[in-house]
Amino acid sequence: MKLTSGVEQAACIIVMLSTQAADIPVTSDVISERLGVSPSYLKKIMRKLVVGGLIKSVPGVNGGFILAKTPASIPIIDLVDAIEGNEPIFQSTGLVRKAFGDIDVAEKGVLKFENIVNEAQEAFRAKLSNMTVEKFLQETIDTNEIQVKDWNQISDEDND
Amino acid sequence: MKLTSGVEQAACIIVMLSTQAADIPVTSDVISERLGVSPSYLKKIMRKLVVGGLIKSVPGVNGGFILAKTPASIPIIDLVDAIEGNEPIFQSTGLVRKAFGDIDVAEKGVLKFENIVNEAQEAFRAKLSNMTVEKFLQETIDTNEIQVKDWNQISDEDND
DNA sequence: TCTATTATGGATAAAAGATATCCACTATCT
DNA sequence: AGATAGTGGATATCTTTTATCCATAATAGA
Repeated sequence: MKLTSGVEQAACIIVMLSTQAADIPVTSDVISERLGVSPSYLKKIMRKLVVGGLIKSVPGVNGGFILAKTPASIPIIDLVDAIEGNEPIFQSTGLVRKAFGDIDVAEKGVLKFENIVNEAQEAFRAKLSNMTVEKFLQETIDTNEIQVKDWNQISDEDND
Repeated sequence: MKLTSGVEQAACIIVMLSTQAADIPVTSDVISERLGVSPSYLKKIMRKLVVGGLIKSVPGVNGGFILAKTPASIPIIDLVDAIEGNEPIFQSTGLVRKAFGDIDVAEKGVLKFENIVNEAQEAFRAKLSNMTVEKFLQETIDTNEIQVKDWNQISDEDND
């Protein structure tokens, strides 16, 4: 019952791309240096975000990654889903049947238990669906005007 | 973002103890055989449930484990907490500071993000607090009368 | 069209956490 | 005192996550 650290990495990536000057892709090397992970590993994370539909990749010279949609239309849950998938948090391994036998009441119990946890998970997801990247950024910087910059032009030493 | 399989094991254990004749402890060997795990491993799980306050251990001859409270006063969340702990599902590893520098806005962002996820987790926990072991059992067996038995007297072959 | 640049994908290694077991020890009941 | 049952430490195994390298594919620009 932990989110993987990939979620924090993804959050940083999305924040960078959300504050990136429009139409200028950020290269994965720039991001990997800033996050302190290897270029090749970072690309795996980027790929998950591409597959998840949060960002787009631009190959070739002056390529890199850009947001696939506006920060206003990216709920936080999408970020979690992209990195972790959205499988049920609980799925029976068949233990109940092993312990109590392959009988109706056991089967019903398994389904009921899975259902209870699923509903809790849905409540969790609903909360993270209500918060968008834009709202999160605006509340963090205390203004509705999100400044953009070109991260490709900023060295690792300069901060902010 | 997965519950460990220990939760399913714990659920089976609590169901057994909830249908156990009052004041007759069930030995861990009986439970371990039924769940198909080694006696020593099962005892680790039992211990977590003891520490979590769900069950009580009775050492010595004719000892074993009994529920520490009625099924009506055990919410499902207690079971999850006992096995998994109840740490925040998301905690920053310090990556944000590394990426964006040790500045106020970064610090604020980390706190805000942790907060968002914490609230989602609370929604999850609230759902699992509303369902008790008793309610779960009653809805599973379709009656309010929960039959008790002595699991120590039932071989692994007999089912239910 | 050629070349430099950038992302993609497969193979694989290292680290961490979950799962599992053994055994020596302690506590209790009869 | 002796048998029974839980406790706790050490440790092994498995799975997942984290991470890296390198060969390949795709694109932009000269």
